[in-house]
Amino acid sequence: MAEDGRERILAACARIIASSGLAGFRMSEVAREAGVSIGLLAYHFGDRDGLLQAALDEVNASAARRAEVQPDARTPAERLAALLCSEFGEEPGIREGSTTWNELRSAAVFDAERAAAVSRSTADWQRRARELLAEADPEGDAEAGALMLTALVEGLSGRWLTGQIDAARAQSAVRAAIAALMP
Amino acid sequence: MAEDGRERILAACARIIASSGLAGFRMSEVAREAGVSIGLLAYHFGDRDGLLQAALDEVNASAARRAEVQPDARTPAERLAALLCSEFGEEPGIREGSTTWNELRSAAVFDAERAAAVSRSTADWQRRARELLAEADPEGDAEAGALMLTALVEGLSGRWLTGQIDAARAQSAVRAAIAALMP
DNA sequence: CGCAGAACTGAAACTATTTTCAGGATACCG
DNA sequence: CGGTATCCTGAAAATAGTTTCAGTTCTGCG
Repeated sequence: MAEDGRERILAACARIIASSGLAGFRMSEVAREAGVSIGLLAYHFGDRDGLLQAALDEVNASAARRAEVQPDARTPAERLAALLCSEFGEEPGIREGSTTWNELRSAAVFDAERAAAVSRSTADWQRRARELLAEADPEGDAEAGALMLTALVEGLSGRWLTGQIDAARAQSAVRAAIAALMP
Repeated sequence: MAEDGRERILAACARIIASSGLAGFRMSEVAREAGVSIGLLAYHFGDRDGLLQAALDEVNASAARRAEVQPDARTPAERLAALLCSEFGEEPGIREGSTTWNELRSAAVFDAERAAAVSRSTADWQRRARELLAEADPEGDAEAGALMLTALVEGLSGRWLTGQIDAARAQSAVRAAIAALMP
């Protein structure tokens, strides 16, 4: 944590959004979490909107970075399962990341600009799923399958985050769906 | 619209939540939309929390009512498709209903009480899907299939509400998923 | 009618949160 | 060093939103 103020603040924003949601995003909370004064937030980001914007851009960017790492599984189908199942799990950081995405998606409903950013990231992720799916099953309709699987993951993610199912159940549902797509 | 104040207010809450989300839920907006004074909100519901609670209970209840109507399609598979696809569409009210549910689900992540209410409604809906699926395909694992289909619908609903896909695409994805489950 | 109780109003008081700002500390450079 | 640009602080002012309440209107009933 030898970052400078700006980075400390963005990291604090990510933690606050993951733990309290966008509804609980208070500048005073962010400042406290980052260990800086409120004034510094304004100094670096102008106002609340600028701060939120920067924080969400950062979330988007780091999600994109994460999506680029190749899962080192053997078959394309297994790599696909790994890509999709990485949204669930009890490892540290996973729930936080999923929670944040959930917030972003939900905020996008009422904000065209955020919707555009979410769309872009989602499209990237879905494209990767489509490529793996096409490798695994060159016969099937990879485009439709990728939409189905990624949307399914988003739905399951909501169920998991609200305690309706556990991570293992979500993962097995994803694997079952992949299996169902390849006869 | 010859309702009394209380009902007018709850109806206004539903419209406000559907059009601005929980984040945009202002008592002054609700009062304006309902055509009553702010004081009346307090008179009937105590405080903001009481109002929101009542509004969300109402949303839950009307969703449950809606889920009970039997789609009059011929085969079980078609009734299942009708049940699930009724979440999407350009008919009036559908988008509003989906938007509200989306908000509720997202709020449930940070609120155990709301999570419980959402869980109950979701479980009902999923149970109906499971019954239809079991009818349509007595061989398959209806429990897992129903989870998959309902979670898929929730995911697709988010995509639709954020403008990433249109209602027709969402519906065809649902039908394709149903088909994939029945070999 | 005249009264009592329920429904209702709107502005003032209060609370929560963001924005501004005058200035203090720190780092960098000639 | 001394100067200056950048980073940073925290409290005061401004803003947004909720809660309270004293009083008005309506409604049903004897």
